Amino acid sequence: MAGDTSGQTITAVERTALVMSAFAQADSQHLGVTEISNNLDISKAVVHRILNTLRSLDYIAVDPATRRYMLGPAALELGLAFLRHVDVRDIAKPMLEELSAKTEETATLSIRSGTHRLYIDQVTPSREVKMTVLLGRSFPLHAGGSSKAILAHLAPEEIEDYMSDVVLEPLTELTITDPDLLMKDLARIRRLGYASSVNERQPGAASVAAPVFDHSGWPVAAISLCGPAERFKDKADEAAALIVAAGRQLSERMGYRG
Amino acid sequence: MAGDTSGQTITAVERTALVMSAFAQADSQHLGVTEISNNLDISKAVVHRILNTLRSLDYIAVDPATRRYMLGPAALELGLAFLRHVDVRDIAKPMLEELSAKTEETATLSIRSGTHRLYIDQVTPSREVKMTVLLGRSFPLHAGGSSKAILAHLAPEEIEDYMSDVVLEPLTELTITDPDLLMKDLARIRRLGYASSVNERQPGAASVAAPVFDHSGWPVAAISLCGPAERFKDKADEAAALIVAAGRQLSERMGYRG
DNA sequence: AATTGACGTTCCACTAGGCGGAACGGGGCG
DNA sequence: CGCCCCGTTCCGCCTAGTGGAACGTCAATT
Repeated sequence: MAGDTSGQTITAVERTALVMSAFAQADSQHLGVTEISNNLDISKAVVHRILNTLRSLDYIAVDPATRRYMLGPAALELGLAFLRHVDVRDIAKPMLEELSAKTEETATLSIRSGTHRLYIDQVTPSREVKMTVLLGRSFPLHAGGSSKAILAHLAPEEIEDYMSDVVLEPLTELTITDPDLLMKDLARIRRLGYASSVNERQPGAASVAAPVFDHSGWPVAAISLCGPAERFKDKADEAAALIVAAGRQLSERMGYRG
Repeated sequence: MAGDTSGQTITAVERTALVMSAFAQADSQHLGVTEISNNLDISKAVVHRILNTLRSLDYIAVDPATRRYMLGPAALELGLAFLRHVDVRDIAKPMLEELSAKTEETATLSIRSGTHRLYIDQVTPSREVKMTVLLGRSFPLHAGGSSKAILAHLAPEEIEDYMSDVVLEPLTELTITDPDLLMKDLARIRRLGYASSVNERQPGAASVAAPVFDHSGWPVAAISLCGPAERFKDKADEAAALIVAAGRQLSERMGYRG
């Protein structure tokens, strides 16, 4: 579904984008030339030239001692510029705070990015045991409450494309990897208006999530409540009601006319 | 600092980076092909191909109605990944080593934690007489070079709050405990760009320290050089110059745009 | 309605520039 | 001391990017 091949493209640019995404998705901050070269199947010479070019413009920084590469300040600038222009986050902030205060659990906001979705904000409660998500970390659209809430409301063709193009890789033992089961779950999510997940994305974590629609009716984001699985299950119903209301309100504020 | 032309580069990649930076620095979120083409002096055809390629990987999004381009979610992913990966300690390590090697004294790194600051790393020289700080030990923000470097660059209200809420307890005979004197010292620190301390926190010890700012401009850490007071005073000037440069470089690497 | 202009997009022949296999240099480990 | 692996550069082949020009579309203007 992502990566439309319409129109003219430049392979060097595509490779550049892939290299940068490798950094965005890597767990460690450092990546080496050979490592990237192997993962993306691009020759070492090219990877090096790309990194060297990006370095000269501060998108990539290099540790002179280890000769390994990492993201540079310009990458941050790009992200902050995006945030400056996106208003879901501003609108959602007070709602996240209210949700978190009412339930004493963590409230999160994610946006879709192609076949993935990433956390862009969270509000955590003041308690010792609580969930904290990694902002900026991206997850596939089939794993976790927020992911499924978005996936369930895509166009039917898009869902089919996703099912056929993407391998439903398990993130935990309980991630749904069977397409039929996932389809049934998505139908249930559409019927109920929210998605729930227990241990699907993260062991020990449970969540409920509602989709957020933009003015043209597409699910561009998801808002969720999550917490440690054992104590969350007792208030899942209350949380579900809250999250559905929040999702609706947020969609309206984004210009959605349901 | 920027735009080193050393090594091999790829013009297409360089142009890509320039196009993305154009979005990062633009006031409005939308940019058109011609607009970018003119500003960067790149042919329209090329700009279009670059945008089209980036779009296929979600770095750029296009508004189908107006046919204008804007940053996509992948750009955010990049920025948040930077923040996720940015670890003062990792980045500072080689700098601490260089500082210590050049001066043959101890280089330290502290981070702020509320009304205190604590050592999180150090590199000591290979000499018999040297300073060693206790990692993890916390000290109030008014005592010692690193403390004062941070305190001096907090928001004015925060400084006032600190002065009124916290009793300026002496750690040594020379700890500054008079609010007025401390305020004067903080002003001097801001003017010079570094803080110095002799016997304020630890008898027999002297230090110079510079603040480290994060991407949003707050002093989150301090980097310092310290040693036995008698021999340190001779090289205080040299150390000060080094520490100011190091603090600046470290801040930059944390995403600070001074 | 017709016209103009500005815009995004595509075309096409040319050749500049990127490509990648191979070689080089150096740092770390056993 | 020798080995291995990594980042980096070299160089000749040839693909793939380039950009001027042409095209289609829309909105504003006449």
